[in-house]
Amino acid sequence: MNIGEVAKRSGLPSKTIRYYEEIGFITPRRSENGYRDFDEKDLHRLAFIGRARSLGFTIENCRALLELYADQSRASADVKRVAEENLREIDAKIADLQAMRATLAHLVGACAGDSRPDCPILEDLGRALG
Amino acid sequence: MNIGEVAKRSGLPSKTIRYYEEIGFITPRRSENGYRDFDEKDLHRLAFIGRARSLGFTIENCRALLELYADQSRASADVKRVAEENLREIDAKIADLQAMRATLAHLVGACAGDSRPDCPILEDLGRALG
DNA sequence: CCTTGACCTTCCCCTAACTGGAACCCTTAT
DNA sequence: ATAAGGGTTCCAGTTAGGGGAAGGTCAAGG
Repeated sequence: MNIGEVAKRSGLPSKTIRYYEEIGFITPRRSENGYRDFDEKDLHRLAFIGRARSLGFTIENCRALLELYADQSRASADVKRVAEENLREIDAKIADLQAMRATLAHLVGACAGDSRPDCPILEDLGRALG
Repeated sequence: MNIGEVAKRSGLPSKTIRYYEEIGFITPRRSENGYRDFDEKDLHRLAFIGRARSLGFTIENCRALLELYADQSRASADVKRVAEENLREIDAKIADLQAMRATLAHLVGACAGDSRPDCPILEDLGRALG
């Protein structure tokens, strides 16, 4: 399989697939002409990574998850630990964003948004010094 | 004022202040000895930027907001537009994270987290190929 | 006078996870 | 012969700074 087909089937851009090879996630064979020649296992691995990335796992998380995936004698607790850590980080990001959102929404709501210069948003920013 | 004091009073790391000078947000005078010599206006500007950054505005947003701040004849609508755009982006990020969170929390909840290898999380990732 | 420690300076590399683009090769069809 | 549409490598850029080296400056203490 050439990279284009793998891209199509995995949903990952070719660029990303090359990058994943560079960082050691896959090691596709090469054809005579130098083209990468992927097999179904490569494709499967890439899809796994793509799915994990879409759930917020970092590249290093993915590396750990792939290892656990390959290890038939893994403990599900090890997988769960990685996932729970990711969950905590996602929650932290959501909390940060929601705090931002609340303040910002408040300011936006207070701004007339007309042609006059008076603006509670700028006033807030300008009053930033404790 | 030396950079250390500005850092303390603005709450921004010295590194960040130097970076903000580099990208043109401030242009502090220099003392005889080559040290940056900040005045109250610099400090105020830095605090403004710090506050804006903490509300999720990008560096380029900050640049625009500073310009509007300085423009006595601005329309508050222009400020509001920038803020609303930022709000939309924050909302989009929150939505993305919440979708991730929902799926991930579901998987985490389904995983026994014990010493056995069976794991719904890995099963999900392994079934990623559409 | 010398040293010590806390400042300050510039400079360059590093981060995450790719993305874009240039320059070039391979294959197939017209 | 050439044009389109693959593929290849390599280099640079993205965000918003952070880390750390090598070195200049300043005030206090011995």
